Amino acid sequence: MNKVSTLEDIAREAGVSASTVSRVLNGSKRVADAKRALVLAAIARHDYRPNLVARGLVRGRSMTIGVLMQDIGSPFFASMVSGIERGLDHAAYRPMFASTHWRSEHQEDEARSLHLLLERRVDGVIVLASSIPDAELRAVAAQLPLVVVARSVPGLETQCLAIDNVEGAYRATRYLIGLGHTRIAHLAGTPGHPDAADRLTGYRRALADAGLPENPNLIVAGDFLESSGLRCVEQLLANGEQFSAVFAANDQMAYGAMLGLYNHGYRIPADVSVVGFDDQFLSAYTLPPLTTVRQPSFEMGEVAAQAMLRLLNNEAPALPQIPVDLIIRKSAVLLRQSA
Amino acid sequence: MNKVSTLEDIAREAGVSASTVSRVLNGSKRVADAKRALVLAAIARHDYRPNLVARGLVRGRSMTIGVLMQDIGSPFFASMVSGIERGLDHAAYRPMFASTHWRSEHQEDEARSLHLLLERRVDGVIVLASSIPDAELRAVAAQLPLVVVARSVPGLETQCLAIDNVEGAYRATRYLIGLGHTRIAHLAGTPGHPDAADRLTGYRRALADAGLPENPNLIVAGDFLESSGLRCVEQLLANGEQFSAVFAANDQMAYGAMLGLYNHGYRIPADVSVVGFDDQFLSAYTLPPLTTVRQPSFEMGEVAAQAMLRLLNNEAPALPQIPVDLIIRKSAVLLRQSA
DNA sequence: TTCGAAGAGGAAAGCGCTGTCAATATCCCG
DNA sequence: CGGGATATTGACAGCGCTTTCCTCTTCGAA
Repeated sequence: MNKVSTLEDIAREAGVSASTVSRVLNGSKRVADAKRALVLAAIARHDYRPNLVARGLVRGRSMTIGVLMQDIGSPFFASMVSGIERGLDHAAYRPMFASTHWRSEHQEDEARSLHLLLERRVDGVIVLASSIPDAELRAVAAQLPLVVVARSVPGLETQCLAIDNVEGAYRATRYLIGLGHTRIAHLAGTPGHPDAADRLTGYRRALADAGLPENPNLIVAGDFLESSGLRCVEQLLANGEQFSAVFAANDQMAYGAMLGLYNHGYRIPADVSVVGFDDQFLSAYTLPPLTTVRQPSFEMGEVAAQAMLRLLNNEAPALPQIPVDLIIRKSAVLLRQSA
Repeated sequence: MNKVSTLEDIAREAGVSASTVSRVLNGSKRVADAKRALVLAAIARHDYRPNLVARGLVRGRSMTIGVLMQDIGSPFFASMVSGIERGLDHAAYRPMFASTHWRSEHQEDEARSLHLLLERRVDGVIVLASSIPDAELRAVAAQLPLVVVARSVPGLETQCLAIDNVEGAYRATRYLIGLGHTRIAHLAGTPGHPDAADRLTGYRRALADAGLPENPNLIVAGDFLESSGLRCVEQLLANGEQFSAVFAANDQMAYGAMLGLYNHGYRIPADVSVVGFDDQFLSAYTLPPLTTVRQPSFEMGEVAAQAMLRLLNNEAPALPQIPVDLIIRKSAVLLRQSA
C-alpha cells in the first residue's frame, strides 16, 4: 500500500507552489501555459486525485447530501434512491444514505441516523417518509437545505413533495365501485402511519360518496409488507366476510393479498378484483398485471434531488405538484353478474 | 441558519483547552472529573457534534467505505446494499454508494464512479458485480481493503464472495429434468456477462449429463431484466419451438417469462414449468410462487461488510463458502404425460 | 523536607487543501 | 525609456480536529 500523493507532492514535482497546483485543479485563476503543463504532467505521472475531504474542510461544504429513509432494501425506497442518484448525477454532489430499518421501533434511533448524517456535515438532507417528528424536521430545515419526499410537513410545504394519498385512494375505490363492486375490502397500512390514514380516508370517502355502507369487518390493518397482505386476506377469509374486490394500501400488500387469494383457489380478477397503490415496477409483471395508483417514486427522487440542488444554490425549490394517476391493468374487472 | 459550533467554541465555553475537549470526546486520556463535567455541559448546551470531516482529515481515515454497483434500484443490489448497511451498523463506518446505471454502456464510466469514491478517501471498497476489469480491481486491492461480491477475480480469491453459478444452474436444470422435462428452454442473461455464461454452462452440462440433446433454438439471450424475459418468451413462441419448461438466468427474467406465457394463455405450472435464479424476495409472492436457485443477497452483503471490517482491522477477511440451494416452490411440476 | 514519578492539561504542529495578500514580472502608452 | 496597469505566482493563514511534547502540579517515599 504505497502512499497516495498529495497536492504538495505535485507542487514539488512540478517546481511550483501549492497555490498554483490548486489553481490549475480548480481553474480558479489564470496560470501560465508552461506551468500548467508542468503541473498537469506531474498529476498524470502520479495519477493524483485531490482529497475531497480536505477540500471539504476548507471550503466548508462536503459536497454530499444526506438521504434518510427507513429501508433502502424496500423496492419503493430503492426506486426513489435510484432517482436521487440520477438527479444528482451531473452535479458534483454525492448522496449518502442512512436507513433506520433495524431499529425502526425506536423513533429515537431515527434521530440517531439523522445525526450520523449531520456529523458528516452533509450539505443538505433529503428525507424519504420517515417517522421523525415534524418539529425536528423543521429544526433541521432551519439549519440546512431540506427536502421531504412522500410526506408533508406543516410549515415546510414548499420543500415537500408528496402525492395526494386521499385522492389516490378515492380514485382507486371509485374505480372499483364503477366496476360494480359494492363489497370492497381495504387492506390498510401500518396503523398510525399518515399514508395509511390518508388512503383509508380516500377509501371511506369514495364509499360514502357512492352511498355505499362502510363495513368495519372489511377493513383490516397490515404493515405495508407483502406478508401482511397475505395475513390480512387470510383473516378476511376466515371471518367469512363476503367481498368481490380488495383495495390494498400499497402494492406490496396487494402482492401478498393476491397470493392469499390464489392459495385459497380464488382467481384474480375473475373471482376477486385487486387494486394496489404505488405502481411499483414489478406491478406490471404480476399475474395478472396489477391495477394500481401510481406514485412515481423514481421521478419523485429525481425531482427531489433537483430541488435540493436548487436549494443549495439559494434558489426556490420549485417542487411541482405530482398528479395522481390510476394505472389500469388487468387485476380488476367488472363484477360478474352471477356473483 | 446559525453557525454550528466547533470544538474551539466548546473549549472556550468550558474554559479549557481544545486538547481537553478532544480528550473527553475520545476518552483517549484521563481528564479530571470537574473539567470533564464542564466540557460535557458545554457540549450539551450547544448540542455540539464533532465534525467528522475534520477528524477524518487528521486521522487519515474517513470512516466510510465505498460500495460500487451497477444499479441500486435493482432488487438484487438493493437487497445486498441493505445487507451491507446491516453489517456495518454497529461499526463506526458508513457505506457510500455509487451506481453506474446511467452510463453502464461505457466501462470507462464505471472507472469514473470508482474514482468518485476514491477521491472521497473511502477506507475500503466493496464491489458488487460490476464490469470493471479484473486488473483494475487488483490495482485497487493493492491500495486499500477490497471485497468483491457476486463475482470472482483471479488473484483476489480470498476477498471474493460468490456463489457457484454453474452448480446452481446445473441443479435447477437437473431438477426440471427429474420432473420429466426434456424440452427445456433457457433464457440466458446478458451475453458476455460472466454470470450469464456460467449459468448457461450449468444448464448445458445438466442436459449433457442426462443425455439430452441441446437445442440451440431453445436458448435465447436477454439482459437480466423483466422486459427481456417477456421478449425472450415471445420469441420462443414465435419460433414455434416446443418446450415444457423454462429456466431463466435470473428471477427478473423469470417474471417476464411468466407474464409472456400468461399472456399467451399458458398456465404455470400446468402447461409450462418455470425456474428462476436468485430467489429475490418477491419470488415467494409471484403467482405461482417461483421455484428458484437461491443467491442470498442480503446475507452476502452482510457477510461482505463484516469481511471488510476485518480487513480494516488487518485480519483475514475469512469469507465463507456460500452453499447453493434450490428453493422449491410451485412454479415447476411433473411433466404431464399428455403433453 | 526533598526528590522523583505520575497525573493533568495547555501549546503547537500539522492533516491536505483553498484563498487572500503581497510581491514580482510583464506590458502598454506617452 | 519611465510610469502605472495588469497578469502570475508564492507565502501564509487557516478549515476543525487530533496528537505529540512539555510544563506544572500533586503526592508518596526516602
